[in-house]
Amino acid sequence: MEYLYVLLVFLGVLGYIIMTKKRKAIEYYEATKEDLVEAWEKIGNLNTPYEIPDIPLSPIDPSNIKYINSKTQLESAIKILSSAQFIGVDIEEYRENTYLGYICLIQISVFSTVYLIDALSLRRNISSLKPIFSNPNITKIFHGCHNDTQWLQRDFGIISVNVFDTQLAGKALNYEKLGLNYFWKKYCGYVMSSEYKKTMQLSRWDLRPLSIEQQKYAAMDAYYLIYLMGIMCKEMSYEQIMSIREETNKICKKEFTKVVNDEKCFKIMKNYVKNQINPQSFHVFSEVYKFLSKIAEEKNVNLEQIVKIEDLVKLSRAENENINDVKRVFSSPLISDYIGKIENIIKTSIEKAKKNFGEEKGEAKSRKEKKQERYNTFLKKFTISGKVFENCQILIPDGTLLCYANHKKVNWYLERDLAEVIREDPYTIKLKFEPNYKMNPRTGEGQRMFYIKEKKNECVVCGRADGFLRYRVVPLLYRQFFTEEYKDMCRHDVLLLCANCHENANKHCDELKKKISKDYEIPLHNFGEIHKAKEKLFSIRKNCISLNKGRKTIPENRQEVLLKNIRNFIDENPSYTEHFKGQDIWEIIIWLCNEDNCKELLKIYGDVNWKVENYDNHGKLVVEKVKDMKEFIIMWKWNFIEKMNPQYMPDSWKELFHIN
DNA sequence: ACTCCAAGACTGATAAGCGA
DNA sequence: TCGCTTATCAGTCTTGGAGT
Repeated sequence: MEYLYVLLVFLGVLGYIIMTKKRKAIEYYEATKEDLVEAWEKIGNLNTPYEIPDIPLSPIDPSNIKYINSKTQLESAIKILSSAQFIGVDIEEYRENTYLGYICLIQISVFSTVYLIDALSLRRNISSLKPIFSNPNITKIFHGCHNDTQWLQRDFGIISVNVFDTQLAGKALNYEKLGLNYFWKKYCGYVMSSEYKKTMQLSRWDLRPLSIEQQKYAAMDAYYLIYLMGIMCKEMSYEQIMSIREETNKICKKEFTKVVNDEKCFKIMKNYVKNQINPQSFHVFSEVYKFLSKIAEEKNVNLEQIVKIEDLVKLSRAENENINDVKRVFSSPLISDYIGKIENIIKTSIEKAKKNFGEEKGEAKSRKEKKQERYNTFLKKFTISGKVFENCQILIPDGTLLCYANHKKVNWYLERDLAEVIREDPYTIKLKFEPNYKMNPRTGEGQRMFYIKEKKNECVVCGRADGFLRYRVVPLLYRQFFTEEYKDMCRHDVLLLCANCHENANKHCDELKKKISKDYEIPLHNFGEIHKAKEKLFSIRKNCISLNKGRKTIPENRQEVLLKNIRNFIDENPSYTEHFKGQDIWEIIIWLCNEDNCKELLKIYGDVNWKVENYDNHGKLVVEKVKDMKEFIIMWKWNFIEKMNPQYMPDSWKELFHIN
């Protein structure tokens, strides 16, 4: 019994010593810049299709699995590998307890042999594989080369040149599944369940010796790759093969970096925070995270060993309320020396964040400025500089006015010697021929009279003479669905407005759109927005219910938050503001607790149960539903006249004024 | 938060699939 | 489990057009 105990303790201590020794012995041999440049150049020259291996399908012979853990074994393997044209490669990595993770085993298949190269005991010698991997005449076949190539670069500075990827091939061939075991089953008649594969993948590749099972699994991962490449290439077109060439070249060129940037921090934080990430807490988080990453890297431990990321996120989001948690969160002995520094980082980053937060008012100002800026660029972009109507006159041979036109049109006649210039101001030409019947003002149709009205370059509302925008009295939203007949009817409804009046007119336009939406029961917003509105309203309803029920139990500050939520909700939406005008907030809260009331309220967005298949463009649906299109057009015209009270309307609109 | 409209580009959320 | 890529959807942002 005593012996057994001593033995156990001895084994335990031995194991501990071995493990800690090994873990601390992990070394990384980064690629030099020269290595990279050389490899990139070689990869750049790879622009022809792959040679296609042609080997028969044969099951693996266990005696052909060679475990390599001595230098001489490695050297003789390299000799054989150097003469190969194709090699299959797979890598097993272990990443728990280390910052970067590290390669434990490199499996290389060649002909019918698989070498299992122990990347732990031979760690210093692995770089002798470099010539194989950088040799463009040897095609390296991976399954999912993205990770493997990056790891080879990270651990041994090995950059792969001339890589084929069976996973990418599967993608190119449009297979629904891309796992290696799917291809084994499909092409090689070898079956392995996904569950088993997963357990093996996740087994301890860092421990020695590897079990027979592990060795067999590892060998299988590399064994069929060459055969697979051959058979898949035969199914692919030239273009498909070349697309794989391009893709793998791109992947192999990727330089391995271990920089922790804001983007990465953001991604990590996003994993833990479903809702929006507050810029302040993000700042705190990323500062601390970056610092801890450095320490983790120095000590080559997994960051999770230092701190639970979840805790760090919580801590960052709590700002200084929970600063006392620092000691609890950073309890790992690995960073006991740094506690003071970490506290400092948290403090300063919170201060900095607060300062930025305090500047939010300033930011709001700059937002206003930004808005103004945007408006200015809008004006710059869309206002019409110069004259819209050039009002050149075109006369027919007897001297009567045919129409007004722009220089462009006038020049068309002049260039063809169809007219002569009569006056410079106003620029007038006389045609040398009798124009088409329809264009003749004496015999033509009344519609054409439009052309002989001189059009003024001024805002039809206020008379301003610059910075115009064209304004459509009948919004294009509807007009685009009109039949030709009705499009013709509102042909002259494009008016010149100055920017200011244009903005006002648009507001009134929106109001009428809303009214139409209500009258016709066709929502302006699409399903998504209704859905959003619904969710928002019902989350507010929850607040109302809690407030209503828990006036005594909910802490006062929480009650205030809820109340603020509700108030904001009402203030932010003009329709709701209007709806609850003059009501007491508690009256509103009680009203909102009723589900039916909420449903009623949502009707301003249209039918909440709106089915997606019924969804269509608002404008289109309205136009389809309108009974009297003429009336519809006049409604828009009157809406403009009544709301804008234009003082400088063109004569062509006069008829409309007489209706009422 | 947004001033026309429409199309295309871009984005974020989400899910699925795969690797170790 | 985590990290990564990809696809998709729905929404937002950007861009470019604009006549009678």
